[in-house]
Amino acid sequence: MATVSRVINGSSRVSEKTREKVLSAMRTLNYRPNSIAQSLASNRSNSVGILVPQVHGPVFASMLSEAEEELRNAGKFTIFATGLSDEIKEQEAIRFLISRNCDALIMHVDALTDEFIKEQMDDALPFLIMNRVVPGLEDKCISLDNERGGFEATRTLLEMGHRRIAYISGPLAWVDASARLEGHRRALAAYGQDFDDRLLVESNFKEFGGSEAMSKLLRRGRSFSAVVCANDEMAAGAMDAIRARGLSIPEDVSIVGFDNAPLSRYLYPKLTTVNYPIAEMGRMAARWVLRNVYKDSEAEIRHVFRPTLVPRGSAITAEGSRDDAPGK
Amino acid sequence: MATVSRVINGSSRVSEKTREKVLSAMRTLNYRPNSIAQSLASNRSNSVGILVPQVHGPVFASMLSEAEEELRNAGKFTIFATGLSDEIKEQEAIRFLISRNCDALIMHVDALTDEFIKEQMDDALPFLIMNRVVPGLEDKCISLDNERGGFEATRTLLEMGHRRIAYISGPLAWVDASARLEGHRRALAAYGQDFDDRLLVESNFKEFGGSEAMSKLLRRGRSFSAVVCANDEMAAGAMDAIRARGLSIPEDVSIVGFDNAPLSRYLYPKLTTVNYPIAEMGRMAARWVLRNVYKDSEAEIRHVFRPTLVPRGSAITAEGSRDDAPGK
DNA sequence: CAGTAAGATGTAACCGCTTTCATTTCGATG
DNA sequence: CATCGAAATGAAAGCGGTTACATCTTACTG
Repeated sequence: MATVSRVINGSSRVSEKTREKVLSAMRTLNYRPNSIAQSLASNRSNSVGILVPQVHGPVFASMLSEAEEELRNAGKFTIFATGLSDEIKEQEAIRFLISRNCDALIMHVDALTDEFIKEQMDDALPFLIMNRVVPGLEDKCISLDNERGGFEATRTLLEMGHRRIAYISGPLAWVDASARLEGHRRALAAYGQDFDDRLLVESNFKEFGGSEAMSKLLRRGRSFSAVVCANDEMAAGAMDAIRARGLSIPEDVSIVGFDNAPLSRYLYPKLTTVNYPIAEMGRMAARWVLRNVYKDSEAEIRHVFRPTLVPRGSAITAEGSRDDAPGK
Repeated sequence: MATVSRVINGSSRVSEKTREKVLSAMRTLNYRPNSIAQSLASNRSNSVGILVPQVHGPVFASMLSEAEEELRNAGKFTIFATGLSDEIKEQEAIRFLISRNCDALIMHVDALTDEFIKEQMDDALPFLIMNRVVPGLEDKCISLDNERGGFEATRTLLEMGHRRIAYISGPLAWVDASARLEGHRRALAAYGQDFDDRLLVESNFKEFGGSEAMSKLLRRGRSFSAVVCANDEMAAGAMDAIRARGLSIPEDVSIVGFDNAPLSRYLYPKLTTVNYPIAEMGRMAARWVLRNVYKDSEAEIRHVFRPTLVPRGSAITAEGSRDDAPGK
């Protein structure tokens, strides 16, 4: 028995002869190790928990599937749960995953506080935070350089000649939303433009919120020839609102989104947006676990990813635009 | 020990007094049962495997998350894997899930043959097939009435006065694709219309395929005022191709999709389509497992779900349409 | 109050593996 | 060929529960 265990795990030296004998016996008996028993004895469950707000969000699905594939290739099981961006549910989900003795946790949590993460999680098991930076735990975080993304979005419009650029933000209490806005402001400053409060609306990262925010902007009567939306869903809503006003995209208003979610390719015109390399980030998360928990990989870990602009049809040069931008 | 086990599992009678004592001891010791050890001893892993082609597909994500939520509420773990619609990979994924001693398997498989399922799976563990009917295993299948969906799509257009209706199909080797087409033909027949081969193109359920198929239809020069696409992705592609030809939707061509995938709401105009109640179906799958494997639910199981039309902006009455349908 | 059966609790084997430690085998050396 | 150390193998104790079975309590009964 001990020898069989050794050849299965390659844990210790076994002579070539007996290794062959064991393997062939395994074959003829069609033996499959009981992975639960392995887990119990080795105190390794070989499974990693992934917690996401939802599965169908624009971003989570590909993160999940990329991570799962990478883990499965290494023989690890992926157990997932959804936290629904609710603090209580996220805590419950974490407990649930821990209760299955996951070897590690990859989590994208919106509602949990930094304090909870720092204080409650630390001893429990190795974990990784996605798309968020918790101060003091930078080496356990994989995130996007949101500030740079915001900068790129606005810079692109500025280079196209736009000067009056509106901005529809996500909830500014969320760090990613405020970082994106920060980037926007930096771009304006870099091009010598003043930031105008009346061209900013804070919304909720949802489609309908984007639509409402755009209506509000249009009602304010402050002219603008382009708008940056802090995510693609709000951009979709904003596009509806622009059209409802009888304006057209991109002739009257250029629009840039953020995320490069699948939906952005389906909008009409196709949305110019900032790519969120979420698939790579999911893969990287899996590698982090493989490396740091299972000592199974030598992969270099990158913690901060760089967003890049994806030019499509929804933004054109200011000269190409009509002269009657909203509110003029 | 035995008594503790009994109060945890409620498996046998325990006096109220000792039950209380055990529970309070559990509380003060902050005791959490080791779920792996439970699994080994009870020969129940309390986890169910879900196999989907991909996570980000239009349909799988919500199926996954609904099923997971239902299972988690019952204290069961969800392990998932992706099969990528590849026969070998699907088999590997199944083996992988079985190797973790899943108590049941919920699988959406495209590439696996009926024979494999009937012969290889039967003894291994309880399983459920999603979105597909395997002859002889109807009670282990949860599926959509695709024929009816195809019928509804075409009937809607017929009632709007359309007579020449093109059809872009999925791969006819797949049963769901051919059932949808069958429904289309039945609707035509019910309204006394002949089926015209030249208005049918078989494609691949993908966006680009839809776009190519539409180009082909337009090149054929056979007139039509409306088109049914066997899924929303192809509809998205078709819409691009229609516009590339300088035609507009729905004025020149009405279009109806199938699936009611998230993307359908983002298209412009928003896509009239047939709803695929995949979230409910995922939930139902979880209930099936809870009931049949864990004896934990009394839920009535529905095996065949009914698609319904979701009217949106991409299809209008024939009278509202321009008179110059393509090819006229 | 002894007798009894149902109900509550305790005992210990077992689930299928890993791992430590002891034992055996083997090859090289003097 | 005896000796020795390293390498290979074997034995057995867990891992943390479940559960069949044995034993002990209880509450009734006659």
